[in-house]
Amino acid sequence: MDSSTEDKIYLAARRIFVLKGMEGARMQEIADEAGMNKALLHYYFRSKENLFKAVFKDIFTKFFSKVKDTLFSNITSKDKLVVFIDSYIDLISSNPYVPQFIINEINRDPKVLKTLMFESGIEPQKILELFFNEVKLENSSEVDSRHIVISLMGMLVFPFVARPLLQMIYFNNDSETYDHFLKERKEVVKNMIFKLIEA
Amino acid sequence: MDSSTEDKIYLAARRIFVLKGMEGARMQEIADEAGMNKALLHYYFRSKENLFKAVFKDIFTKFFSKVKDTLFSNITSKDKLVVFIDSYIDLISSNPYVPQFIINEINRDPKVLKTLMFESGIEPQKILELFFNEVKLENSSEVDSRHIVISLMGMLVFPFVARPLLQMIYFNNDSETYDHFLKERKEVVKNMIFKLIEA
DNA sequence: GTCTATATGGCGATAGAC
DNA sequence: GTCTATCGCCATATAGAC
Repeated sequence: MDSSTEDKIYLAARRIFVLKGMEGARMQEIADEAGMNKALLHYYFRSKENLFKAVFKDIFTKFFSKVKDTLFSNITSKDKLVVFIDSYIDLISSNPYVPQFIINEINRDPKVLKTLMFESGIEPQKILELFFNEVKLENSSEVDSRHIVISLMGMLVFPFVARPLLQMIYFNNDSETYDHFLKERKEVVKNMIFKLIEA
Repeated sequence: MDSSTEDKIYLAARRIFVLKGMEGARMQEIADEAGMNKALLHYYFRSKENLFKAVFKDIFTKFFSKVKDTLFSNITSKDKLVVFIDSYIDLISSNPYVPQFIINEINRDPKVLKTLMFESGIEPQKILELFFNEVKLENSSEVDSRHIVISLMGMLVFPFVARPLLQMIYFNNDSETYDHFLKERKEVVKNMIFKLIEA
């Protein structure tokens, strides 16, 4: 570990904020996680709010740029859908607390969404519109493609955000079985979506 | 308004807790909402934690007993599914912040789930198992019914919890259009689910 | 740059008058 | 039962030594 102090703080903040949110996180906790003194956090980032914004912006960007990469790749729309579902379940699996983190923060302070879209190069609007259009191309059913996109997102995200409840109810709180269930879900969701966009 | 002081406190707490969660809510805020002094909250409920537990337990129960009513009604499994989707979208529409509230709290402190199930008469385990069995009866596809149940829940909940993002991206932040979209979604989700459980 | 010590404010909770 | 005043704690933030 020869990363700079600022990087250490940032990475520690990332872990804690994602787990506990802006309100639940404590500066002392982040300092402990980074292995240094609390005062240094303010030296580098001035305030908790600043530190949080830096983290949120990056995470938000990462989760949308992933879609972007898929959408601009040179494959058929159907393949894009397949790649999207595969890579998104992988992404969420590696960052299981991120979806809930994002959902919480955009509801807690809807302004961050606007500022985020204006201040930075992130354009979730365009990205989701593009995605919407890709789905539309494949959608032979009579259903509005927005309903399909939103259903897909719900199907992807819900098993992660509601994990404590679902794991207890359907899997006797056995974590490994639930992980296995999530892995097999990749194929399941793909099949479901293709069924939905059939004529 | 001739309701008792205790009721006023409870109802105010309900509104504030659902909106801001256990950590985000302030006792002063609840007192203001109830139109009385902060000290009275402690007089009637002793601590913030107690007040919160009372609220959470009721809300959690309400959201599961709704399923229960449907499941024990004397109609076909297919009709139960229809009624479930209809009444659940209605329920969430009238309480749009509740799903996220529940999700947050069971993730923040998974213990509440266990204590809730032991201390009270609530048995989400049995309820969701029953629901699972009903879906199974209708499910002619080769897919594990648990995947269907979880997908259904995701499809129902996601448009509400991700509303700020989706409304901005797909509906130019127009609240009325989004409400209309949610209304038409009732039929859409029903059709989607029946498509998924086809052979 | 990094630490210790401390200032400042807010929140949950209680004491005590009425 | 209901209020005002206040305690005690903890979290963010800063001052200042090194």
